Amino acid sequence: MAKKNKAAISPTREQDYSAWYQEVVKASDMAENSPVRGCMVIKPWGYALWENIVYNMDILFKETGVKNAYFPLFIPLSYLEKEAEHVEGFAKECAVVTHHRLEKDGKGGLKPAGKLAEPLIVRPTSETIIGESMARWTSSYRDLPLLLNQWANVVRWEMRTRMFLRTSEFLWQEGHTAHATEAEAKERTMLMLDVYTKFVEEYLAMPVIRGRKTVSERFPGADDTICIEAMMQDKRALQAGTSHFLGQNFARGSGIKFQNEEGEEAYAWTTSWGSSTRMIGGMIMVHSDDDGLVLPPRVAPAHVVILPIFKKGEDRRIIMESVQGLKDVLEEKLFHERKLNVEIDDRDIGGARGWDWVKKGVPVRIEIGPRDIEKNSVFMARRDEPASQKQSMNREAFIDQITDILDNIQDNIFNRAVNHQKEHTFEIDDKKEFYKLYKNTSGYNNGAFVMAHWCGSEKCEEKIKNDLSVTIRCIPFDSPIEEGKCISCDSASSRRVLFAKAY
RNA sequence: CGGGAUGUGGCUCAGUCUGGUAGAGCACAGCGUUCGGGACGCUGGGGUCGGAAGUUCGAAUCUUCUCAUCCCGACCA
Repeated sequence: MAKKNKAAISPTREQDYSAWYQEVVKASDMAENSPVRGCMVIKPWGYALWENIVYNMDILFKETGVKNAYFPLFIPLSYLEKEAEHVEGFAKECAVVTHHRLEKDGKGGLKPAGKLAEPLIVRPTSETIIGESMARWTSSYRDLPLLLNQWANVVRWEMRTRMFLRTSEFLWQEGHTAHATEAEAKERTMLMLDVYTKFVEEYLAMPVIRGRKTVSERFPGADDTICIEAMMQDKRALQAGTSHFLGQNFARGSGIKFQNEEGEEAYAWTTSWGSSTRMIGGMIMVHSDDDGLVLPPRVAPAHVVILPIFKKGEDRRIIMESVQGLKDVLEEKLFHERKLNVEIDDRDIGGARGWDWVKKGVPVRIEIGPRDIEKNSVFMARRDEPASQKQSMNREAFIDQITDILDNIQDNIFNRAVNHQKEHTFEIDDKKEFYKLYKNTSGYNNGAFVMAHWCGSEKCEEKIKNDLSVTIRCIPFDSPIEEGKCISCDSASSRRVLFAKAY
């Protein structure tokens, strides 16, 4: 029978954070592990969420003049060699295609045949192959800027994987732009970070810290990498998007040249920027609770689920008509320019039905039974509140207020995340205190965000990383210039940087 | 690539030490009673025990080899 106060997800966050995470993914029916090492199957509920992310982000990109295109999955091995640091950064995680045919091996199996003259790699990112096209498309300053984006899958052969957070194959978008001037390219780098910030905060309801990566954390081959970092509930940091100013490094490697207004030949200035299905992992870890997934309404695959309640001897038809009627009315309403999506679940599986939708994270659950039909009411529960807190509402009032309720949920989970981040962000000036905070922290309370002074040397950065597995997530744009001493070596420092354990 | 562990219905696992021909819970299907905080009863379907070879009258169980996965390192946006 009913087990009161039992969490729907086991273990809870405090008991075992990473097992809780895997369980939320499974219980929400978003994704599952596949037989292929390190790869996952994204199920309809998870993919619908991704489609909403793609749809909304794509609009924001296009508003800045970016156009979509598509480039090959395979990249000739020699292309990767065009930018020295780039090779260094990605060589170790590339899947390589060496053959193009299978033959019978005589033992009932198949063996590769038809060796390729030049091996192909499966793209880990596409700077080099897109650079090749850009080089051919650019001959005059009038051809610039080139503002391209592609939605694609990439492969990075990671040693250890976790669903959504790090998988060997993942879905993402990668933007690539080429400009005539350095200033314009830098401006674009920042503009795209603004887009990411807007999307992640307003749609995924995840507050982020914006800043610049240190040299050692930079994208391989970039002159500058800027990023947004979010705090998960276990206090670790997750990068939710990055934007790179590539200088002329890739332009030189790929030969992206043009004649400027003075008639001189010049190399273009390029940028690239990306965000992936990893954002979904972040979204899960920021909002979900011990009852499962909590979806931000603005990207939820369904906004409302209606559960008809049947009583013995009652006419099911009357209830189903009422339920269908409510769905029809709701689906005519717009929530941020998107029609409301309403599910009806009339499965005959008892109370487990309601919990299914709690675990799937649907923002609003509605129960309609004989009593509601009599009273012209609905029984409403919000996913951002405890599962027990249901309230009766007048049916018309509910229809009237639903979009406000959804906005309210969106704001509520965002504010909750803002507060969580504030509560676990500290300024620390004492080395002992810094080490004490990070030493022996794990699981649900895995450190904190610490704003501390750093002298700028890679040595200090490296030492802290080795001692504590803590890295400089970024040098926040808004960290003020102030006198201080490096948390590691005591040398003079002019500003604080953001330290955290990272995913 | 080093260290450790595990492979038994869809899932989680028992059975392995001490060989005797396959089990449980959950899930699934049918029927009935149910349904506003996680339902119950009855019936039923589904496994050549990761693979190969060996020992034996007989192998999930013992031996050897092999494959795969997971964990800890190393690595890593």
